[in-house]
Amino acid sequence: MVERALAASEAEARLVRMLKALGNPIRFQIMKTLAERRTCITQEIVATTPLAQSTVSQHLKVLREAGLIEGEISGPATCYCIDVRGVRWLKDQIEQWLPECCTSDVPWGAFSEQESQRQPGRCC
Amino acid sequence: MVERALAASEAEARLVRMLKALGNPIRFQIMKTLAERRTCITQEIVATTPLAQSTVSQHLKVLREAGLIEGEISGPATCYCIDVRGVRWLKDQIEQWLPECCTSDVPWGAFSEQESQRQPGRCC
DNA sequence: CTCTTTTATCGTAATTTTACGATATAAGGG
DNA sequence: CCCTTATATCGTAAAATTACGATAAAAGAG
Repeated sequence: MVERALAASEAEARLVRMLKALGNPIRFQIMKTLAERRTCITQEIVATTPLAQSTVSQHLKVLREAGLIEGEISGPATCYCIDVRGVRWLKDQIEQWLPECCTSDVPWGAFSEQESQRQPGRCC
Repeated sequence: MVERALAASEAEARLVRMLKALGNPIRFQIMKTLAERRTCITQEIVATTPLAQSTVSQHLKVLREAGLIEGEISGPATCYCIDVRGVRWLKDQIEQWLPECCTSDVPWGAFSEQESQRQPGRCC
């Protein structure tokens, strides 16, 4: 079970990494731009921001390392697009984790392996 | 349309705020704990972490201000639970934004108001 | 009223993130 | 080969985040 726990926490780490990457206004905007235009070279993305090229390149690196975008070298430029598999995975994770705590009657135990010893509805 | 644009960017700011709040391992774990136990007082959450009480209190504040959890004063303690409406809203936003860039043929224009002047599939 | 329990907030130090300019690399045109 | 274009990376400064201990406030027990 250690491997499963490790795998779970690796997935969780990846999920948190993605959430953190998206939790920045500039990077979120870059994702929107890429979603709208499907593909952009770095300079085009730079043009949509008030930031320096090097700063945007850094943000692109964060998004790339989080598995949210892909970059393909195209001549002297790099062509970026959304990492569809990564975003799908993220969406699946969000759907898997978050609804479980919001769907009324279903016990929330599935949200974690640990067993809760509290009866529901104590306060709040 | 200014109000709509403002409202949209306010919603976006809220969404980014939520993503940022979740994009921290400790805070993500707190959400998991609350989902599993449904309600916790601060001290119980502190006990699940290696951190000082004041630090956890700070993280709870971030989650609260992001609209992800609710705190209700209960005697000398504060009882926390997940803000179901907030989490539902987050999930709706994620479903609304992210899938649009991943569902194959559908044009991605709906992802943003701006009009793209690029034909799809130039690279990547 | 005094003491205990439980929190939130304040002040502060350490770490991380964010941003910039400068620079090195890579590709292609002339 | 030289020049332009496009990018990533490096070094560094400023800002934000994260963490801690100390402290103040609030509620209840004795």
